[in-house]
Amino acid sequence: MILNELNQLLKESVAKVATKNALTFEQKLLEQVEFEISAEQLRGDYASSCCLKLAKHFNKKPVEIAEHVAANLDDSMISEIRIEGPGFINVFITPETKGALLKDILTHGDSWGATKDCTGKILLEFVSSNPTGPLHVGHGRGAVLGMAIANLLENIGYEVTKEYYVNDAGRQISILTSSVLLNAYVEDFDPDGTYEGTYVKELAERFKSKFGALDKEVDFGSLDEDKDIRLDTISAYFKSEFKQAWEEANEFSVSEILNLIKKDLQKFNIVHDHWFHESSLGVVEDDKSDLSKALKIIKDREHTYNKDGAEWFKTTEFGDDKDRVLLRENGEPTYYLTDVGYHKNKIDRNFDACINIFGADHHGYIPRLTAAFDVMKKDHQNIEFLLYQLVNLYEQGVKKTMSTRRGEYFSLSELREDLGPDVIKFFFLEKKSDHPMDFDMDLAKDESKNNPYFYAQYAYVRCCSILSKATFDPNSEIDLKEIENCFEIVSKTINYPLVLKEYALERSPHSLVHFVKDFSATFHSFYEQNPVLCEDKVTSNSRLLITSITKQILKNSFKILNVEPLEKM
RNA sequence: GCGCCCGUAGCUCAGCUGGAUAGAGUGCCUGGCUUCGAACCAGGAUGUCGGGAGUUCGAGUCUUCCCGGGCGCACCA
Repeated sequence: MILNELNQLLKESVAKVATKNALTFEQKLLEQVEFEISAEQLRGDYASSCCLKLAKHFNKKPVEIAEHVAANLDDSMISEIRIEGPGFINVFITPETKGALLKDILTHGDSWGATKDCTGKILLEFVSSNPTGPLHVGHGRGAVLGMAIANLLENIGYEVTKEYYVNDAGRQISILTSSVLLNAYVEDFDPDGTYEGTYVKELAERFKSKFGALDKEVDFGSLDEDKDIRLDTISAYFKSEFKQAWEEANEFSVSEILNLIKKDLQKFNIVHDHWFHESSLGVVEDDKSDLSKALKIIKDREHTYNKDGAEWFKTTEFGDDKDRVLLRENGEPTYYLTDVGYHKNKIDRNFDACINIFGADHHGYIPRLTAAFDVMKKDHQNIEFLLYQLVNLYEQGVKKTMSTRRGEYFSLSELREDLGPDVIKFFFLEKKSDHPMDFDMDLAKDESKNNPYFYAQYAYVRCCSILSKATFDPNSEIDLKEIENCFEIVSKTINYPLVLKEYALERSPHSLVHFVKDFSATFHSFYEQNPVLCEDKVTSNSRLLITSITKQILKNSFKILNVEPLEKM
């Protein structure tokens, strides 16, 4: 990488200047001695502000330091060095170097941008929506984000396992099962608190035709006014009086809804490597279960106490605002303990990092999960959380709050059927994930440059269109002046691996979307002003090179964003 | 009340560990298709970076206090 070589030169030069002036050096300061990629041609290809940072330490004027440092910078790839402004060093790379690099990039092809700079195993958990209903739009944002981050991380060398945590146990699942049984076998019931979507009615129909009639009448007796008590009574009743129906309905409902979710995700080309079921965590009574292993470790390390008959974890010692219950008064594990058990399992699988992508409404879990993780983890491991904020849908300028009268959010499949998966992915990824998003459905449908998705696709289509008529000939001559004229495309192409690495480390796919938009704009502009298929063979070949690398960069970027590039529109 | 996130052009948003003149798109105005796809391009106008104070060569970026908006504060999942 050209920037790495330049940085090496710069550091050596600064070290020389320091020695000459009998100055000692801290490692930390040397880390700040770096070039950055210039945004505009006037400032060269690479620029460094290191002399401004060193000024105080050296007790000299930045410009003066810059002159000394620049004097040592000598390499055949540098055509010119300028010291400008308060003491910036701007370096210009020779067009010959750039031309050679570009040709080399084409031979890398689809792998250009990928590096092996990082190693390690990462577990990325995302979506993990309860299997009690189809995915809504908000889940979609998490799903799309997770996939893009996985791609970014893999691109820099990490081994990533994408995992979906299935909450297939607990009260919500009981309520789902009850809802299915009620819809299937009870004519008149109070739906308050049950799951009510049409998918539940369909599930009930299908369950009924599969399982058949019940062997006796359903009679709950008198039910409590309170909805929570009522629902629990109904669940308990079904569980004891219709054991077989309950178990089958439970299994049937969860697996059917999971299929629904899997199908939704597939349509977005979002694929998890592993579906981890909560039910596999076992029970506290079994010492070999993840649940009891987790509990034991926290107890053994003396982070727990007993209060009101319940077992508490002193998470406040780790910055949480209150302590958390692990085992309830009745001996049952809390949801929190199952999550802790799940993370114990992740730890035992030896991942170097566990990244959890959560909806921002779950941010309260971060301190308590971090606490548990830190108690149980091995030295090399760490945990990280990425939050995404709500998605607000707008149509005709009006906010679509809820999809149905029951307060269900707009479903992801409805949105996909309306717009198609790729434009949704592009829009979801365009905004920073911790920024609430206004999703303009009319803009997403618009097929013009107003719509950044189409704008970027159109750039790719134009490349394809040109390259279907002629191709770059690597053995023929190119005009280096043409390369110089396309400063931005060339610079972004050469430095592409660096920015991808940065985006991965910052976990910011939105930056890649902005990159793609900018890059597309630059190409559209180039296209309008420079006829690629022109009389002059050398000029044409040079522009075909520019077109080819543009196509390649767009293709590779779309791949990471998990968006299919269009060759025709 | 406590905690987290957000506040940048009329609107939707970028802005890298503090760096050169705060940027895109949209909307508004003006030009450009006999020619590689005009689903496009070129040009013009647009700012108290929510507000105050502080840190320093330098602050949209860091600290602190206010203001405004969103979310979360279970022995639910």
